[in-house]
Amino acid sequence: MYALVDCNNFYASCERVFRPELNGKPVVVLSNNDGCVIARSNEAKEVGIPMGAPAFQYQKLFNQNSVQVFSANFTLYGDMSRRVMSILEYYASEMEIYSIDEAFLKMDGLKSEDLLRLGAEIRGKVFRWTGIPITVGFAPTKALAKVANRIAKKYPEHTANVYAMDSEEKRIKALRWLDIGDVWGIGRQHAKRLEKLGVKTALDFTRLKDDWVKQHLSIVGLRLKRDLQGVSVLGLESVASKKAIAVTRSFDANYTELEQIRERVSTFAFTCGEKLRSQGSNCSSLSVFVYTNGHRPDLPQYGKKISVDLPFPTNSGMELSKFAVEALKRIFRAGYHYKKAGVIVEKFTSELEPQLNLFKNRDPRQVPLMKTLDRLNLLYGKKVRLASQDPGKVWKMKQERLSPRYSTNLDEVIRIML
DNA sequence: TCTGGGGTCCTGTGCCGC
DNA sequence: TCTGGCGGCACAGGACCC
Repeated sequence: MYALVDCNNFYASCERVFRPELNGKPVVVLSNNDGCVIARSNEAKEVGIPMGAPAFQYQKLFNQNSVQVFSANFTLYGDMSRRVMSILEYYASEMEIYSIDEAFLKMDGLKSEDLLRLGAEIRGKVFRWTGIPITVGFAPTKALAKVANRIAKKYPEHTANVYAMDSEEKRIKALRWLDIGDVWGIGRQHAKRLEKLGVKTALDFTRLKDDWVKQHLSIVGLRLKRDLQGVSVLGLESVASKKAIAVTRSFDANYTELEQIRERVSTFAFTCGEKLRSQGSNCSSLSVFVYTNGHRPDLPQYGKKISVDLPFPTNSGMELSKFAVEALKRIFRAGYHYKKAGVIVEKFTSELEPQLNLFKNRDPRQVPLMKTLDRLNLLYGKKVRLASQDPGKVWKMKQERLSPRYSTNLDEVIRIML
């Protein structure tokens, strides 16, 4: 039996833990750059704010309904997530942290009648210890646990946010109830195609022929079908180390000059280096991409990604920056309005592994240099940068309504007046 | 004017060598 | 010697997730 535990409206709930006066009021959290809505309290959903709503288009609705708006505070959410997960760990023989607000728990040897009691106990403990409300769905497979969780969340008055799909009858009933577009793993494109063929519900999907599913939705779709039929094929994923690290951003304006983008890309590569060093890896492949603004059909569109194999594994920000800028120059085309760029590093090896390339070694002085730089930046806050990062320019993310880092920064810890 | 970021996995395509 | 077929590989792109 699997349980899917999911935090309700996670980012909005995190903000509320430290601002209890906001309980019962509409709260939204915005993406980086205060761009669009990425989390909503139930009250915010009720007044008609959709997921992904661009903030500037919904300003009026925010004002009319006194919606509390927050900039994303990922430091806070990450810390709250760790607290929730450490409680869940206690209840499972195995656990997969699926995302910042979700975990699959493997639970064996439990009787049907114990599930609801256990779910309520987990829910109670997480809420008492962290202030975060959660929903628990039990089912024989991961895909079905997703469905069970959805039912628990949709009908809280009947389920008290805990639901167990513990019979074939319940499975059929649930899949008949679930729209095809709401199935985990079926996105917008696949839903559209399936609906055209008369596949309206998850149950319809499980009755398609294997061959057809494999051909049109690949092996991924076929595995999903099995899992929904109650045959567990999606096991818990081990905590595999990352396969890629990406630093990508939209720009504050449309950039047309190579020089402007070069500065950004250099900074992204430098940040990739920091992330690599913090996990003790080198990378031996690097990609750079640029895109124009897809929301401006009136402007000519262009987008390109390029991958390069590095002559030696490295995690030096200086070296990565140099390679990234070289790659950028190969894909940059004049005459376009660029809106977004990113750097992705892949093919990791451990820092401790010796180099095998006899001819093209990195400059050995890079290692102590980067160590020193990391120490300085840790002590004095990101002050040391490359010359190519243009020290004159202070590029700042728009974060107009950022909450304090209540739980991770001593200066911002919550004050209690007695 | 202002529309996120960071991941994973799979497939189609073109090239190479057998 | 030429050609077709095929597997393996790298790469770009596209789908999905939260």
